[in-house]
Amino acid sequence: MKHVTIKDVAKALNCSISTVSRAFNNKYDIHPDTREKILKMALEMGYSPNPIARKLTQQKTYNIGIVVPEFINPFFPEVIIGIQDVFLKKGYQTLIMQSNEDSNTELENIKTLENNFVDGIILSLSQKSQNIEYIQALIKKNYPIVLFNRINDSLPVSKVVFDDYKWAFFATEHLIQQGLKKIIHLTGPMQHNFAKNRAKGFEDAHRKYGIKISHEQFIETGLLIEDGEQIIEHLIKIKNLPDGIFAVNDPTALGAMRALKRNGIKIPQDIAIAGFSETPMAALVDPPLTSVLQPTTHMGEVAAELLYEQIISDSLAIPNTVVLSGKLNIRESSKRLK
Amino acid sequence: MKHVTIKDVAKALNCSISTVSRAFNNKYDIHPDTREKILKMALEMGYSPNPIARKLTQQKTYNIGIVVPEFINPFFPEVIIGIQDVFLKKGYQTLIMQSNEDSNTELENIKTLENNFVDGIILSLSQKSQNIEYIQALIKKNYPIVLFNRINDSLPVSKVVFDDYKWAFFATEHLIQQGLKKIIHLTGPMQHNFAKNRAKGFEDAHRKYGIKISHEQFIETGLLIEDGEQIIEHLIKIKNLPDGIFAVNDPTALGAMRALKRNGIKIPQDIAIAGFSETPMAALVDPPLTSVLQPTTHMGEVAAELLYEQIISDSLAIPNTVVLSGKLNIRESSKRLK
DNA sequence: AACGTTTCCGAAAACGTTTCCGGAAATTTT
DNA sequence: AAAATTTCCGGAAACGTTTTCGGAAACGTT
Repeated sequence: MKHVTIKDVAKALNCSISTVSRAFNNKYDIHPDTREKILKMALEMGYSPNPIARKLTQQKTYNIGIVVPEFINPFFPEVIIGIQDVFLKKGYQTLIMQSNEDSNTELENIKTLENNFVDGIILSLSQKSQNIEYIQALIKKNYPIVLFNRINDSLPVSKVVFDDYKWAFFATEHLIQQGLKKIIHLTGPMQHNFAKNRAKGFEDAHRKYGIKISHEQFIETGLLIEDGEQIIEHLIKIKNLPDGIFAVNDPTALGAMRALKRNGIKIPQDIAIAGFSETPMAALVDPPLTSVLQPTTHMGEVAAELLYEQIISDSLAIPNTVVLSGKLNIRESSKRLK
Repeated sequence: MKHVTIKDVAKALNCSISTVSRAFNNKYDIHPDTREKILKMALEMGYSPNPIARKLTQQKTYNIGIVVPEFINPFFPEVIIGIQDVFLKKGYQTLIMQSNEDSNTELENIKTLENNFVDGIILSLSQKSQNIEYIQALIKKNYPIVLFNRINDSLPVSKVVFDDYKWAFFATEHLIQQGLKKIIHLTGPMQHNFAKNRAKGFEDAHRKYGIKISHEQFIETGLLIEDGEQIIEHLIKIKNLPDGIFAVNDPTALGAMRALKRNGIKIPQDIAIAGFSETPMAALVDPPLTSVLQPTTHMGEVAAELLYEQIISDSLAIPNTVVLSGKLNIRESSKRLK
């Protein structure tokens, strides 16, 4: 692939390559007439600066790494779209890596991005991430990093999270207000902040209504459809079904619904259910699932702005945590009372 | 960000940078002992070659561009995973771009990748793509390109497609065998090959059973959930419902189902329905949707291998079209007969 | 021992751009 | 008019690596 180079333009105009470079980089020390002449000739010749050479000279790649735990569930693609929108406008390209919910793959992804000298990384941790120390070492080297959604409190970097506590509280409150007597919470992996906060919201909503709660009502699960299914099958087997379910996310809720329906249990008449994070599936299943809506694209935008600030700032970044709010979409799955 | 360079390693060992380079690139003209000594020292010093400098020297970026029309629907993420798996093993990184089903965004994405000197592009066209001529010009410049799924026959490049005709035929046959008298086909945008082939399969299945078919039974739609919904609302309004629906893809089918249920129409008793491309949603809705399964990850792998062959081949590539097969997953949505 | 071949290393140039510095010309100030 | 300052350009060096070529040393053949 033979491209027009800066040398070709300089030769065509009988000037130096420094002058061509100055024209393209808005330098103060070039005459406006010269600049115009160069830009015009470059356009005619189809020249534009080689980004690879620029990256080498400027020691910046204008690449941003995005590491997500998976991207089949639309949550992460939606966040990525937000990130991309912001960084594309600033002339950056995004390298998207997904970790298949696997800690080792996640580590390889991070290393690959590091080896590619990306200017920064936006990261959401996989379920069973073992990579905190590695990330800590990167942060120590002042490597620009922003965490979103699945974070770890011990990492001193900027973070974008959702108000899991508040909205779990509201969702649980809504379930309590349906007259439910025994609600269980499918928590997701409790090593993660979002899971802890949602569980806390679940617990405190009970406290508000003076309802005693037992630790049996917290069931630690994975985050997938299959995880929800398995729990329900288990609860059926030991004849210990609740009358309400608050699930950590929509896939878990959808899996639970599937198992309930397969066993002839009516939703919401026998068991009411609410999910979290509002996938498109929520509105499509029967009955439509009550779910907390998270502002995914906006989360991506905020994460991108935080990372950009870090990149352009020479001084040591002061970590900033942005907490986003949402909405409770009440649908048929949880409506016991009219 | 100060990195260890090849100069640091050469200095530490009192040898030349050429020798260090030879050690890292498995050159024939370096002594094995020397090579080992260098690799060991590099490991201790934390040195690895700067990929940016490599890209400049070797005139290859080891970046592959992937352009998909959208990535909220899991179909494209699954294909991307297949592509990534193949190229990561070959030392390539993938730049994923998505076009929001917009022709202009798609063109910008292609240009961005071109400007980043990616070694090749794997591309699936957006719904209303107007970029055929631009892509044609890239192909003329011998730019490695592979199309998948949403292709255009006039582009002389390698392609990976699914046997839309055959499986549309089988899905329609299955519907016909349920005793349906009037089946409509929601076609998707008929400018695309996949839509044309699925429509042809639909038509020829009728022909096989000697069933007359009218052009009213082909309804051109978009590809989204909302598109399916709108068509059903329209057909209800003009009191022209069929007893069977063959939809171009699952989102369209799911949208149709949603509108049918909202209007108290029973699936499959009143109207049977089959989709195409087997999203996870198909098995989760009520009733579970009959759908043609496409081998998404495998499609990505095949596309990647085709592109790789093109990249490493110096001679003019001979376009190759690979046609993949699938499976018809029959579920409750289409079962009229036991 | 002399000659030819092979091995393995170092130096220089290349990749395409940006940055820095010096010098010449033009302009302004004294 | 002379001196000081500003403008604007070209050349050289830098970025970090790979590739090419030449030369010295070791080895093999005559």
